[in-house]
Amino acid sequence: MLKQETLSKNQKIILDYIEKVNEPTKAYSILHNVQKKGIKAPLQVYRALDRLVEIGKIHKIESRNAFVACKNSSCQLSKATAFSICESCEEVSEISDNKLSKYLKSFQDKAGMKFKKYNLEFFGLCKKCSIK
Amino acid sequence: MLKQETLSKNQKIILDYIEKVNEPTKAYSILHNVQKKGIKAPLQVYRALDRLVEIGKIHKIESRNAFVACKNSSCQLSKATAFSICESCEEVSEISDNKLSKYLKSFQDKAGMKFKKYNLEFFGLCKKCSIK
DNA sequence: TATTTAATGTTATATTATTACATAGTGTTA
DNA sequence: TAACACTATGTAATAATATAACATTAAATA
Repeated sequence: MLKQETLSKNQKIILDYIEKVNEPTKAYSILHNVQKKGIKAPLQVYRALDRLVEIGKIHKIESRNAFVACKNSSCQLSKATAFSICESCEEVSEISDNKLSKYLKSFQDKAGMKFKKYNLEFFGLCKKCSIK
Repeated sequence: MLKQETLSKNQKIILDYIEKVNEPTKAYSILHNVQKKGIKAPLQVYRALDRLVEIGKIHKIESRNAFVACKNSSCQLSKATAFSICESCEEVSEISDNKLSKYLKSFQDKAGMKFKKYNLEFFGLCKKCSIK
């Protein structure tokens, strides 16, 4: 059994919650909401989050210290992530654009660094918020 | 006098320090190191950092909660930033690649969102660390 | 079975960042 | 100059985010 395919009890609880809320969620908000399921301490949340990020089930939105479920089958291992973030309503969407990911995966640094991973965050106003 | 061109006392102290160390530096490390210059509280540091980021003198490396001086004349307003980060030695370099920034600046989201800004962080091993 | 690896539970604490409120300087304009 | 707005400052307290350290349990593997 591959470790990527089996989630532990806490990992399941936390992934379920993140998938349910369906928007970027913060660690302590997760903690607060899963306490009824027996999760009592921040570390229990952070450990599960680390693991879930590692196996690509969720992503961390670095600029917001928040976590979202992955909806993109092409980033199974969380190696190539891109998001659009509305600076007004804070709506976040995962971008899945083959051309973009192909371009970035093959990007060559001038210093000859070998990349394993990238994270891209776009900021602006979503459609709704630009009308206002 | 444009506000971008005049730095206040605290802003100068903090920018000087960040430029001097020449690598990503954390807020509380800055605080510690500028205390002899009369800066006593976290907030004095964070306020200066916010302003310096806003005017593009420094950038925040989101995945590391650290700040670096901008070395790239083309991102004056901090709207388009890209970094390479070595996961072993934590060396960070700002990437300035016209093709890349052109490509990303003109990237069109499928949801029709209008982007004002982006931040891209590549992760991998730098040359030195890949040899080890 | 013995051993290793992954996960858990718990307490305490470290690190990062902001709120709230009072004060001072600087430029504008009436 | 006086009144005003705006930016920056100083200070204390606290909120929010994240990890260290240690003991224990469960699962996978040799």
